[in-house]
Amino acid sequence: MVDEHARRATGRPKRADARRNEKALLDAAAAVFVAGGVDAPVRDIAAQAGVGMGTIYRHFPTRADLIIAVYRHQVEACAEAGPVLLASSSSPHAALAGWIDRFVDFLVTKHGLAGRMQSGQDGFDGLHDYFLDRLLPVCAELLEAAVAAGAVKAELTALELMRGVGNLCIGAEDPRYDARRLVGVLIAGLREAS
Amino acid sequence: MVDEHARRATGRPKRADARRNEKALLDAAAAVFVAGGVDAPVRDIAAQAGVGMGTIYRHFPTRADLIIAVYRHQVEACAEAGPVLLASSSSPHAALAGWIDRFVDFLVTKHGLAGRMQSGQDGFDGLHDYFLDRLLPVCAELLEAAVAAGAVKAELTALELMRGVGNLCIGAEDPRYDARRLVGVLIAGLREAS
DNA sequence: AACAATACGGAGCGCTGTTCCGGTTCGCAA
DNA sequence: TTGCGAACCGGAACAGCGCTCCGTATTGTT
Repeated sequence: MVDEHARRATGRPKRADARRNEKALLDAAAAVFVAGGVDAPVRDIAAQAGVGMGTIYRHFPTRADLIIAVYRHQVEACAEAGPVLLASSSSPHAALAGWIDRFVDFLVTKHGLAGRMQSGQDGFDGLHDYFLDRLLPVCAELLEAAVAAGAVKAELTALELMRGVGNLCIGAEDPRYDARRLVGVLIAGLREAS
Repeated sequence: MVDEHARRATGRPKRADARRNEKALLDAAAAVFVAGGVDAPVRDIAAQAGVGMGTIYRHFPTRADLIIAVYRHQVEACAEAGPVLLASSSSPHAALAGWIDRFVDFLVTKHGLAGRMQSGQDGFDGLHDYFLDRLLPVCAELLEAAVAAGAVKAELTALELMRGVGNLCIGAEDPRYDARRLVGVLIAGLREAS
């Protein structure tokens, strides 16, 4: 396995300048995203990276691809936290709550990211699909465990739960709106009346 | 009170053609909104109304103004339903749930409206403010009554509740996502553990 | 050193929202 | 009825955006 990231599907190695620019773009995008949110103009990102428009689109054909690349590590970490929490928590319900909390953490720290993964039909399909592919199985596992333990009602699908939580995180920049508290109430509403 | 709608702040009557165009715009906007959502291009609305760009902006300086004008009646009806429900329902909690249900009804029937009133900082301040001014007091009254009756915990502000419900209604076009069910769970989470 | 293959840059297109102003229409008053 | 200024109209024009396209430059290889 020689330099995996420098190879493409063809197996041919990437050119050195291409690798340089990809890294520059990733760094620039990360910086611009925190400064102006994930809707920042493509031109700004290109400028910040010191490259042309063509370059950014060659490396990341859609904005979703770029966002995914920038946040991939954090998403992976969140996905991997699921099984760990399930094993280490005192109850399936606590595991679910803990994982959701972590998911909320991720969303609220990214300006407008939550808003962009809402419906998956404004051209951000890729983003939406990526999050779902990676995180939905994890969420489903936690949810099913909680249902099996009789801790929560089987009212919601995992997809609805994730989308609901994601939606509740929209607009969390406003100090008068505590997304985490809303999510807490939603989770509470899931509990089996005991 | 002579022809209230034909007068402006100055007290001078509106010209007949101005009134005609305003009505044409309202009808056109309503039609275009149901066909293509509240984000439909301004040009489409102007064309549908058989009017120029200038006209639409003179009558409705921001898109929020137009949306408000189109849906004003329905918002008023929703606002007025609050006290009625409170008086006629079996319990304050039932009244709150009933009113929220009505609010959800309103939101889910308008393509993307919910998404546009989210944070009140993407240039749709006017929309956001109007909804809040009109509906928030109603929601607050219902919520307070339910809290006073000991039916729900005083965890959330009325603003958070409204925003939360609004957010949950985003993306309700997807058949796999039942916004009403999510809202139901949220309301359930509000209940005082009994 | 010469040559493909690959990548680069940014001008340019199409689509938005928004402004601006010359020409037109309307309603009132004489 | 007619005249006139205020009010209104239409759409050309501008600005900002995403995205594409292609001539030019760079790279790794022979």
